[in-house]
Amino acid sequence: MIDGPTKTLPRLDESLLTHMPPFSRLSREQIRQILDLASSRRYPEGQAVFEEGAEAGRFFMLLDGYIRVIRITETGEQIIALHIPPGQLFGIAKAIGRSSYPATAVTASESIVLSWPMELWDSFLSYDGFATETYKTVGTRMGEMNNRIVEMATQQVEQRVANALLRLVNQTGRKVEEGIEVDFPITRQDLSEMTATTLHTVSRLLSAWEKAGMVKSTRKHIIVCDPHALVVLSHHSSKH
Amino acid sequence: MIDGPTKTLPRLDESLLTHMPPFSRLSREQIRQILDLASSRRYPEGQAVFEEGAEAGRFFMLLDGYIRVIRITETGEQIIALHIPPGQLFGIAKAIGRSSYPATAVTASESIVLSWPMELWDSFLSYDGFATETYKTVGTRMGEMNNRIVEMATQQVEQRVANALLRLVNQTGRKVEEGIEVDFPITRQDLSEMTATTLHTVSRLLSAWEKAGMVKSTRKHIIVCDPHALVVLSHHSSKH
DNA sequence: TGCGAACTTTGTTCTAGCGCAAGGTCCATC
DNA sequence: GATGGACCTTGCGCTAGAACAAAGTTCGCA
Repeated sequence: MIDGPTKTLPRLDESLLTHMPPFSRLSREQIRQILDLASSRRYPEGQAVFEEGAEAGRFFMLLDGYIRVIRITETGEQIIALHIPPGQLFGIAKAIGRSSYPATAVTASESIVLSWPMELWDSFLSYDGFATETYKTVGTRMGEMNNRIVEMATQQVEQRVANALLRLVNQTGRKVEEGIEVDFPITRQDLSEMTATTLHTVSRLLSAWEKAGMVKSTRKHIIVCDPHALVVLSHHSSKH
Repeated sequence: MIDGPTKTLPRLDESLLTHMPPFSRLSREQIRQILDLASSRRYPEGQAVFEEGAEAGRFFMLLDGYIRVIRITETGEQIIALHIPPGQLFGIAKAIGRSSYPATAVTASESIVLSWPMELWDSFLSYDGFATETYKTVGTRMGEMNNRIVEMATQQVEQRVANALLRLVNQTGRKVEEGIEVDFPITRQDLSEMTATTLHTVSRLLSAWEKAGMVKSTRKHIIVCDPHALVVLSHHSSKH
């Protein structure tokens, strides 16, 4: 094996973690300890970090890049549950009393990931602020899922896609000349898997929005030029 | 105020809690302590226990009855997120790092509820097994929400309603002569709010299933006679 | 025992958006 | 610099299921 699954890169600097919420209250020494236990690894775009149902042997922190959390049905359909931005823990099955991963994690762009053996989880819980921040993350994700359910139950496709896009630029947007760009490659198909529709419908919507000057898109890149217009759209009557 | 919100009934017996998972590893004395701090209250059917967004002042355990967790959109549509069976904690905002309730809890049938001030939450966490069981509950609910998203994204209305009904009888079913009955009053409207459809469509489906001998239903009561047939239906090709 | 509210059924119409089809464009690789 | 694969666009017809409409049923309560 040329490039093992948990190859440790040399010299992880403490500053990597000092500003990450779960670790922000720890001393330099504590962070040093934690880093010494960590494996770090770079994943190219589109790689699975772990698979749904697999035994949850490690837990992870995303240092750089984006993680896409997906689920696949028996019939092979994919649905995108969540995108995780840098600085967040993921694969924390233990935090919700599970011994296997509840979904698959794939890199949405090239990513750098730290990981630790799950056996260390309980010891991490005793670090000041770690548990609190972790459960806050869990709560936030639960809230997002909840909102998504409400959206899917009450909104039209156009509103859902608008909302999904707004959420993407809010959470992962990067400011560019013409507006705010989604910070990782994203296809029409991806957007459709986030909103329970087809890539065709997403394509039509983006075309229409582009004509209206609200967005600008090229292959795998989407820039939102007029977020406010999208917000208006997304609030535009749930079901007529 | 004749009947305060947290009236303490006399003589709560320890046996009430000894078999509830979050407390099952505790001694009789510990349970006695916990009960002495609890308020107990009976709610008639259809009463709100707490409202979405309200400050999370207390946390709850359902002793008897059923709780329906609902969310309401700006446009007034209701969607039912979850049903909680007896023996479970609910309103545990603190467990997911929140200071307000993320949804409204309403009794689906007459219910008996214990509650404690949220200030006691941290002290409860130190009871053996309490944290573990709590986070298992959180994990289970997250899993359910996740499945629901996948379902809504990939399945037809008929499959979704079949699944919802199966889940109800699995989780809350009561054996009766003709099959298994949902253990609390439930209307077509309720089922439609669980499956993101209309009461009309649910009514048509139930009528069809009744003709096929798979269910039997009267006003506010549904009996599943042939669960297996429903399972078959629910797996019947996601999207043609 | 009669009224009204809550719940249910069933028919008909209408449309959002999916399925299908075909062609266009961009990009990596040899 | 050409070939193939991945991604995107657009048109058209069709259907699942929502919306609308109207009546029937059950039940609590005065």
